[in-house]
Amino acid sequence: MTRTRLTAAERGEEVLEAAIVAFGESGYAGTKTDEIARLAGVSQPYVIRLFGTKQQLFLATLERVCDQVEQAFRTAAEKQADLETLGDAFNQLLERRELLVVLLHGFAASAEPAIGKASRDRFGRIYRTVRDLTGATPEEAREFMATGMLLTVMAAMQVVGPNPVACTWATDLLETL
Amino acid sequence: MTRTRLTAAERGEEVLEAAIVAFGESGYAGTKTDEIARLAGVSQPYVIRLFGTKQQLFLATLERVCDQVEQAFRTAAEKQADLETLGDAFNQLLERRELLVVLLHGFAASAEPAIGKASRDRFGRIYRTVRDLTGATPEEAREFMATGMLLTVMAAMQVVGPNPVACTWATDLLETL
DNA sequence: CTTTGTTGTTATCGACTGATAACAAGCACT
DNA sequence: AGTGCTTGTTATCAGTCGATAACAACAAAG
Repeated sequence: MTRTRLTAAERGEEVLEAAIVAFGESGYAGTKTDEIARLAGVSQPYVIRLFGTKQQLFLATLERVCDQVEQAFRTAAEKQADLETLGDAFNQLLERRELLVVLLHGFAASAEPAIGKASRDRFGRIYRTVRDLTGATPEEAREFMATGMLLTVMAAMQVVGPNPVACTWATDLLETL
Repeated sequence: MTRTRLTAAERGEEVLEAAIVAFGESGYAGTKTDEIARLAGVSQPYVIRLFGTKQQLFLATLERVCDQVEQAFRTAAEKQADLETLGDAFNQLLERRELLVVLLHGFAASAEPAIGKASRDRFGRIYRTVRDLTGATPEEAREFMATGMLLTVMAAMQVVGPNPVACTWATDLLETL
């Protein structure tokens, strides 16, 4: 049984999807390109050839995730351009834990210059997007980002999102939201 | 020139201090025990013998950092038991970037069961400590933790703390605080 | 001064892991 | 059918890294 051939671009998409899952679980340094290849159903050397290096693959994964976050916000703002609506959109993103946790891993790995630059650029862009879309005051926007970071960290700790670990303090924290 | 001999406990303290710096920079998976040894001025195998495994060393480092955070809060609350005072204490912790960034790396690495458990336990304990010390409402405490996470992420991205990378959105965000 | 326990080192292994090279298989076009 | 480009694989390397073992240096006690 021969596998279906795809264009490099199409296969790249599949690899990127696998990379989100893998990097979300183990972070930049902790993820093996071999694991990504396994998830994508291709060989490890091919993953490298499609993206050059592991770091470039991670950067591409970060870009992809940030694009999805911004897109989710823009789509939400079409219905109603306020922070509450964007918050709902963010909560839906939490259903795919890996997504936001990849972001967190990017922030955490900012000591690597290329990753730090990408993290700062994209975080700033998300902040800007939130403000532009909603017209929120700097203070409101800051609180929105802060809550987002709290939820992202909680997602990494697996106390929000699918199959959450039971945790008294977590339910405590969430019920005031 | 022979080095000064210390007790295992004393040397362990020095290694732990080095581990905070190293893990803060590169995270759990990205840090080599060799680098920690170099910073502590001992051999790599000795680091392993003092703590058993790299994971146990990371867990010990997490505990140490969380102890310091809680201690800072308790000390601050002795002067004045409100969130603003604790916030000032937190800002002082930011002066040592590695400290809080180690925490972030712990949260991010929560897919590793032992690290996840430790992260959840300690985060919950910090939340509890904040509430107990200040008597803040659940909502106030949640906002406090959220702001803390935002600042921690910004510390990882090197836009707050010592020698910050210049960044328009970061100054924007901070001036409303 | 030798014995014993503790602190620390050097040497080294074995497994892993990202990356490269060489090759194979499929598709399109003449 | 042959030619050339793209997709994908297997084989393999070179460097890394945590961990173990064996040994050395030092101190305290009898």
